[in-house]
Amino acid sequence: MPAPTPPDRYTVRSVQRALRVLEIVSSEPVSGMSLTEISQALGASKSTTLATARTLTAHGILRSIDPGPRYKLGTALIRYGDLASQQSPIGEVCLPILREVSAATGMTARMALAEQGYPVCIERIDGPGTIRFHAPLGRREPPHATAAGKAMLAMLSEERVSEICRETGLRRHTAHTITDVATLFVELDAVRRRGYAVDDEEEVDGVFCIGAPFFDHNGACAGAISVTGIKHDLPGWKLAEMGRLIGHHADEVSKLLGGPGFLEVSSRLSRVTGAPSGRVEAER
Amino acid sequence: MPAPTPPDRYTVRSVQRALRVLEIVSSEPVSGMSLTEISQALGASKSTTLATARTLTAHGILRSIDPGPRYKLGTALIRYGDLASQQSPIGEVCLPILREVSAATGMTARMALAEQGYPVCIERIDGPGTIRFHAPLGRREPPHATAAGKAMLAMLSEERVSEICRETGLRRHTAHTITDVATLFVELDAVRRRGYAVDDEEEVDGVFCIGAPFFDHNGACAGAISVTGIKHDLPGWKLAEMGRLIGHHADEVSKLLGGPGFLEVSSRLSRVTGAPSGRVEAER
DNA sequence: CCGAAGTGTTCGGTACTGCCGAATCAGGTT
DNA sequence: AACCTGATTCGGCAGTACCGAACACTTCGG
Repeated sequence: MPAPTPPDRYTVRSVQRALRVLEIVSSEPVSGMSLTEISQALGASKSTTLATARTLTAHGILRSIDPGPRYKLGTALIRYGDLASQQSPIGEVCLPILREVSAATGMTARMALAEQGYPVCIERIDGPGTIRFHAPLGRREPPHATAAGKAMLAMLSEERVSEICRETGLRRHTAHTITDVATLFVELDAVRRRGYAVDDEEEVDGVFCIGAPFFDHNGACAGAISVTGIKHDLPGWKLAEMGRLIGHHADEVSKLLGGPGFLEVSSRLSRVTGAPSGRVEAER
Repeated sequence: MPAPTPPDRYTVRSVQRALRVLEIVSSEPVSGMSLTEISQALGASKSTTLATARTLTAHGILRSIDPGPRYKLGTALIRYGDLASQQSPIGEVCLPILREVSAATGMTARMALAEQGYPVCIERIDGPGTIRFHAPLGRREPPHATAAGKAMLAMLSEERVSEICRETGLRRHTAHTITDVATLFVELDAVRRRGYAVDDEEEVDGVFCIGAPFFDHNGACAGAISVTGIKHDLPGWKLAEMGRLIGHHADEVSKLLGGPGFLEVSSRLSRVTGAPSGRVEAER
């Protein structure tokens, strides 16, 4: 009994499989994976897996380490990753500003793009501090539990935010995560008033972020920049002071993209929602 | 008349095609490519190309920008690239050292892995200078025309070097490129004596590099670190002084990898080749 | 020292997938 | 409005890319 409805007409199964292989291999951080391990995780025969792996290897997407070939991610991915961040001219534009932010705050500075409402970090400048946390690039981060995410959500319509909340389910990450829509809306309102968002141990315990959105030439929120640090050794900065700094630099990014500053966007927003906008302009 | 010999039994054609799509899209730096453009470059029908592109897009490898969908590299590639450089723990280990080198010299510091004799840069720390050149990651660079390449070649057997030369054909990049095997061997000998390699406008006009090899726990040359700068505004450094600095830091990398220092390797080499080793130890 | 069990690799045959081409649809331009 | 460019849809055949089973090879354990 052949399936009467092809799963998806516009999809290439072998390519999908290849991409799943990539996913599988990337999940094994350091030691690489053997062919059988991959084929088991993939649920396909070894011969199929071998052909796929060979093809990927020939293009440098994987590399096989003898003996007893173990597969790891190949250097071509590094190249493509590098090219991908260049294809967003935003990344290029942001780097000097991130460097400035990192130098001024001594923290790790990051830039995230808005990808269907989710923040995806595409650039990062580590601070001089010795402590490093795993801040991977290219990962969709939880919108409700990160500074960049909340900065971006605050610029979206109430309906869109609700939609995103339904998708993610407002998953709890730490004791401080906002897991309830009403509270989130209050928080987003505060973000709009202040011009920057704060993540106070809401995604990772002991870690603290401040983020502010930037805007492209259409006036849409294109992403956010943020700084990340260990809460414990947060230096003598005042929160508001640092928030203003990040906001200022986010506006610089907007300007480079030909977009409006936060002030402009926010006054437009508050005119629509009818909220008083006085505080906004006073703050930033 | 179907080809009696299948092109390659152990290869998946649709995956190959997909990877060629990736290659094609990555070649268009900024504006993205339309479906027809891709399908023309690919030499396949639009329907086929569409299915492939859709599959890649669904996994975040490409992203399609409306209107009139134009395809660009997706953020998943950034993630994989990041993971790939972490899967080489060498990259992780090197970063602080690269930072140090960059800070000490004011130039762009880079780290290349040895991939079948070719240098592939996987990490880079830009110097504070304003001038930036395109130093892409993950690309196989010409071994005979770069400092990192020559540093690595100098650690290989004469036969292996000849082999690589045959492969590349010692292509000329600038007026200063070494295009003849005999000259290259003399140069490599000098590299072995000095402990560092110099690329004096041999790959790109006006650009200047110094590189030194590092070694893994098997004592094999695993790669090289190098600094790159504009020849014109090369500061008041003495060449030998900077060479020693790079060499010193390369040795630090070796140590972190559990490998021998340059001195150790080079004395072993010269014992084999019978060349006098006195100079080597005096230099570094 | 020799088996046994685990690898990775090769190869036939066949079901089905993924290819092409032509037709349709959408949007912008003259 | 008619045109044109480009994206999308769909039918149908061909070939390919699956699977399974047999074959090498290494690594243990007895």
